Amino acid sequence: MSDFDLEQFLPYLLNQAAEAASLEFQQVYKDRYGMLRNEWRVLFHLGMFGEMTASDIGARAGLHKTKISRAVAKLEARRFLVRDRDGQDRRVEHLRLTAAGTAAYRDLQGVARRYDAELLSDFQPTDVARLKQQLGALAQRRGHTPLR
Amino acid sequence: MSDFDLEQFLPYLLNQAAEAASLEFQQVYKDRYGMLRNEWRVLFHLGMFGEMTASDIGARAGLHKTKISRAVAKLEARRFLVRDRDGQDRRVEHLRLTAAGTAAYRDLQGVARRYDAELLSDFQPTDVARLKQQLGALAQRRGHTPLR
DNA sequence: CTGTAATAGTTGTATTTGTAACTAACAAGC
DNA sequence: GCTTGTTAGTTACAAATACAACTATTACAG
Repeated sequence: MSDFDLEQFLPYLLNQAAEAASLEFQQVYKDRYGMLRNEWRVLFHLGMFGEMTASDIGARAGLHKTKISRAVAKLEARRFLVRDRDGQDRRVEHLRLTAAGTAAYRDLQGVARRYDAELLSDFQPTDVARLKQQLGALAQRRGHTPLR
Repeated sequence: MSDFDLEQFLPYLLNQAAEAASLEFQQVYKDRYGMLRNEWRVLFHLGMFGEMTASDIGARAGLHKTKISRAVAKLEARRFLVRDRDGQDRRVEHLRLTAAGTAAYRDLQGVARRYDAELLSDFQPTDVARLKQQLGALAQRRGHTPLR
């Protein structure tokens, strides 16, 4: 019929791998904290970098502002973060984790560490480094030649 | 604050890479045929393997039957595929592409080939092979040790 | 100042998706 | 034959997402 191999097509392969690799971790943040993907991402950004604005997070995570807005609202409702209106520019709000938010972050961060190690336990350390470096390069990429 | 690096966390990294790598191809099947992700996936399965049932596709693609059902309905409405009720087991339907469906498949398959080559144009062939092999292994994986 | 544009963040609405419940057809035990 | 269970596929409804329009505030040109 055709000698094209879908499973060797990078976007497909990456999606399958990403989905499989996310599954167990998703189970944890969902079951344990009722969080959604964008919520743990925001939590992690604040946990890692401390105080940030919604725009900062959006720029760094490549997330649209509406996603951030909703994730922040949820995390605020769960008392995992608080907002501080900026004194100079009153459009801006500085976000930071509460004690409860920090505790959740630390918990999930530990899970993430262990999970990452387990996911890669069958790979050589040198392969892990190369793999992550290559994925980083792909993630970086912004559209080059338009497709015909 | 914390020395955890989110961007080195494999599920996150894979998601970022998968999203970036899917973007341009998505643009094409969306703009050109108004398709959704599951629709091109079903189209490609039928294009590659010829006649298949919805269950066959679901098993091979790791897609839930409701996703297949809806994708098939859309493709049928666009006259890209037809259904044949099985003579032995009347629950089963055999799906195959129409001429229009085959044409769309061939078009997109060519785009996919070129896109894949372009995505990986900065990598050494040996690195490409290893990367795809590693991603395949990750995609394969089914949950091991439960996370604590 | 004042009007125009830009930016931070929110909200509304239409699509999409996920999950469970459903229908129809087959299979197997009794 | 009947009851019980299983499988193929669909449908209904709740939840999540994308995208555009919105408010509030600041910036800046004249």
